[in-house]
Amino acid sequence: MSGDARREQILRTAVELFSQKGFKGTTTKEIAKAAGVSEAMVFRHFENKEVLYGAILHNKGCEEGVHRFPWEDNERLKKAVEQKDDVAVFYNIAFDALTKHEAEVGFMRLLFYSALEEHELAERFFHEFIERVYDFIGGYIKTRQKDGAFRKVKPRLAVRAFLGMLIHHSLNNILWDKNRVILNVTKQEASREFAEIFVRGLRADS
Amino acid sequence: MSGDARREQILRTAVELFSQKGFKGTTTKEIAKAAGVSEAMVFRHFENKEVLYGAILHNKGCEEGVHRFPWEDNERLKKAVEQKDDVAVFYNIAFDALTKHEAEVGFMRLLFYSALEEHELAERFFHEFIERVYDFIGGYIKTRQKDGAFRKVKPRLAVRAFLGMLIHHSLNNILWDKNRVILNVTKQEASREFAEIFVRGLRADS
DNA sequence: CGTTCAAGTAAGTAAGCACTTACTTTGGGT
DNA sequence: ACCCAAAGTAAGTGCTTACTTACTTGAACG
Repeated sequence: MSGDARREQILRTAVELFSQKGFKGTTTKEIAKAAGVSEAMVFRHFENKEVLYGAILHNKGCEEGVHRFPWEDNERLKKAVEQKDDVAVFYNIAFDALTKHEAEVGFMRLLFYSALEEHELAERFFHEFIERVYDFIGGYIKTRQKDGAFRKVKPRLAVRAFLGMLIHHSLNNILWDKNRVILNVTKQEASREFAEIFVRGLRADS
Repeated sequence: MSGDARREQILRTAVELFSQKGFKGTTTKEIAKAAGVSEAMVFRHFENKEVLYGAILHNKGCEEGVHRFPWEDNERLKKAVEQKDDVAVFYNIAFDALTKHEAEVGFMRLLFYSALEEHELAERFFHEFIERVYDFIGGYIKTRQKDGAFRKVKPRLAVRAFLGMLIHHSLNNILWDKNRVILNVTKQEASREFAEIFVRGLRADS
């Protein structure tokens, strides 16, 4: 196998393991074994364990799914924003987020671990990503306030409320209620209700 | 120092360290040093590291603040429920939660670690606690639906939306946005807005 | 064919880990 | 004053960890 291919394979293996047991809880030996190579190969490709961890966040953060912003390639969302169809806007944001979270459970867990461990790369990743989400959604809310459609609220506080519903729901599904004992609903149903509650919650008094 | 006193002191020290660096990331040597005793003392009081970890969850879960349900000793909340003052009900639930989260940052972090690490005691703690919260808030929503005050929604899905706002907000303050760069609001302001959005979001069409 | 160089490994090493043992101090009850 | 149980420790034990070294393979290319 070529160097680059092996490198990526080790990376993918490491994501899996780190996401399951955290940084300290995963040994380089385990990673090597799971990747089907000797431990020395891991250290040929990554100077040390910390560098390997950093490479995951860099790779995932810069190239793959999670960081892609929904408003960049989700046509339905773009259309809803243009038409100022509030419920559709927030439904599509919600559905997009829940879908991505579901598809990347491993990376989500890893992000949580890295947040707790206060990994600086994770911190930077969060701020860059989250800041832009707040700007986008907050911007839409501001526009609708100017239109007189939404009542007076701090846009960012509203964004936090909405993101809270989404992220907390995903967190429940990933972490605390994997078997959906407390609540068992489809992504569609959750997205619809979250959007409905939120938009009604912001709507200006008529 | 008496046995019981030392035991509790080690426990407190361990909460601090585990909450900062996780279970695997904290060594028994560190705990002993931070508690000002030899490592052997830690093992005299707790059979092994796992037992010490379990004791923390047991102690905290059974005796102290977090597990106490707001509707058991929060007079303002009880009164609001009696009077069916919806905004006040949800304001008080929110304010109560945000206050407790703020006061127990260490334990909150530890709970997150234990959720990721899939500690069985943590799992039990979560289910027992969360289940009752869903029952209480869900019950209130059902009542208000029968009154015709709230529209038709799955109560538990609504509860998830509301708890999402609260827990996600605390999570931001504890984990990702400690310096309040993205959003800087008081507990009061956040609670008020969350309650307002939620109650308006559930109110029946008039 | 023979050289070369990247891909790969077996077998370490030193430090760190959870946990133990064998021992010493201390303070209250008789 | 003496005892003795409980509080305390220094110095290990064996195992695991991140990381290294010194070596082998295999395929590409002139």
